[in-house]
Amino acid sequence: MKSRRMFWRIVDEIEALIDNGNFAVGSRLPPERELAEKFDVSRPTIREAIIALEVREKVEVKTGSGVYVLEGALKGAKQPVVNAFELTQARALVEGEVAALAAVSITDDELTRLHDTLVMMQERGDTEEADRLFHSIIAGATRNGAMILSVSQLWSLRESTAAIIDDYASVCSKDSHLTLEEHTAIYNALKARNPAEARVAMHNHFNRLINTLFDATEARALEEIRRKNNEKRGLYSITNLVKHTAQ
Amino acid sequence: MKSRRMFWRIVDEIEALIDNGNFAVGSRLPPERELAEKFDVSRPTIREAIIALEVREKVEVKTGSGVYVLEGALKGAKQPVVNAFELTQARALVEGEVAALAAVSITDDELTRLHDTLVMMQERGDTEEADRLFHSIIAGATRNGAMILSVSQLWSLRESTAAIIDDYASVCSKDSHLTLEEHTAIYNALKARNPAEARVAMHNHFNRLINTLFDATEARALEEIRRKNNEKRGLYSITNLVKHTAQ
DNA sequence: GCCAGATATTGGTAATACATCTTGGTTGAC
DNA sequence: GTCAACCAAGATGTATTACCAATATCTGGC
Repeated sequence: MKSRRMFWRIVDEIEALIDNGNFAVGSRLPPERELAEKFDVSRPTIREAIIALEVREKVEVKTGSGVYVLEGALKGAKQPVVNAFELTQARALVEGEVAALAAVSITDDELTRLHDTLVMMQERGDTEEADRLFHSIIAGATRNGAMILSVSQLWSLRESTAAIIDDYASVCSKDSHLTLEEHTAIYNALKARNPAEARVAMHNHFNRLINTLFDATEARALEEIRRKNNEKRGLYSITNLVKHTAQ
Repeated sequence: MKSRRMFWRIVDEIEALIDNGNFAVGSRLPPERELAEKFDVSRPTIREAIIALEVREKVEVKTGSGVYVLEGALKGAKQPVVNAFELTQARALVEGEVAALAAVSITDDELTRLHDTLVMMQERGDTEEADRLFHSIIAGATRNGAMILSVSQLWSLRESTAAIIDDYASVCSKDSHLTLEEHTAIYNALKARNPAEARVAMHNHFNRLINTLFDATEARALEEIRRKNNEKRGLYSITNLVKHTAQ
């Protein structure tokens, strides 16, 4: 990617310097003219980089004074630390209440669209998209903007962290028939306009997910131990030793 | 604030034009030079504005081709429509589960800090800050980053919309003794490590808030009707008519 | 249909003038 | 003598103009 513009390179470098501690939080950055010389670019380019940092709320520029590193500019501090278990637990609790709420206010049209997602999952096997739609429709059925927002935020959290993506990937793809069963149970509870039943069905859905997640993590941890043991075994094995010395 | 830099004004204007539909999503913006002339600023200033929009992911710049309005350009402008009732309902449900979760994992230290907020509210009358701390400590006690995030997001939603701020202001300041009572009930449930009781106590807290909110809104609506009637009354009253014609 | 050149558009730099803030010294009152 | 207010100079960001380079897109000839 040679097409990336100059100022973005500068943005990256300055951010790195901030994260590195070279530019302390609260301190003043070197003046534009100095940075221009340091990075070997023109002043307008430095200005553009600073504007980008300003839009990202990493720095604050005070006219006539200088540009200052803002609180919370540090990369690590910004994103919350959430693992897959926490996320799933949160979704279970929030979406449980969402389902209960939706059970009393869901429309026939929404029930139809909900049923469509079940068909989509079963016949076309488009599990991922059908799942997203399913939960989204239920959230919408609450008629509560704040709850819709919470659900969508938790959903986006799912894609924010690399570790969570990995964990989910190993779980979601398989066991899609279980997902379908549970979704069907939730749908039936909503169709019956039964809040308590909808809540329980939703809880069951996520409980199973947590357990699968736990098994997967356990299996992976076991695999990790085995791998490390193999490394050690290789390190200490006689055959290996012979091979190496034989060369 | 006249100190606001040029390019921010341009950013606002271009965003307005996009939201207005003057610049369709996916279409190309006029060339920099044209925009510079149109907004009566120099080309670098336009460039800065475009960079700000680019960092915000509203537009995409293609070298040698032009700058294009991105898909999600409209989404950023529209903020979620949430009224005070929805928000309070959402908080009741989410924080109810939060309280239940916290009841099983809260530490003695957190209980002490929680008790401090009760004292703060009672003695120093610092209701607002004590309230914020109270709910924040409980969220933290869940040890669940996703739940903490949801709670803090709902809290920030409270200050995002003018209408909600007004509604809350008319409710929160008075009835602080009721708030204190309810907070104490929640505290006791947490201290007893009783999830179900904690959930109910939290629900009670927000239920009362919703009712108060409802009364306040009703009262305000009544006041509004009265005011309008008075206007009409003034308009049609004989005495008023006499006064005017007498002049 | 394809390729090469023309044209349009953004990318980047340099030089310059100006506005604003900070700093430090000076002045004046007490 | 001390302290505050004021002022001036330097530092720093703000903004403009002018210019050329790099890239993408269009156009016309083949």
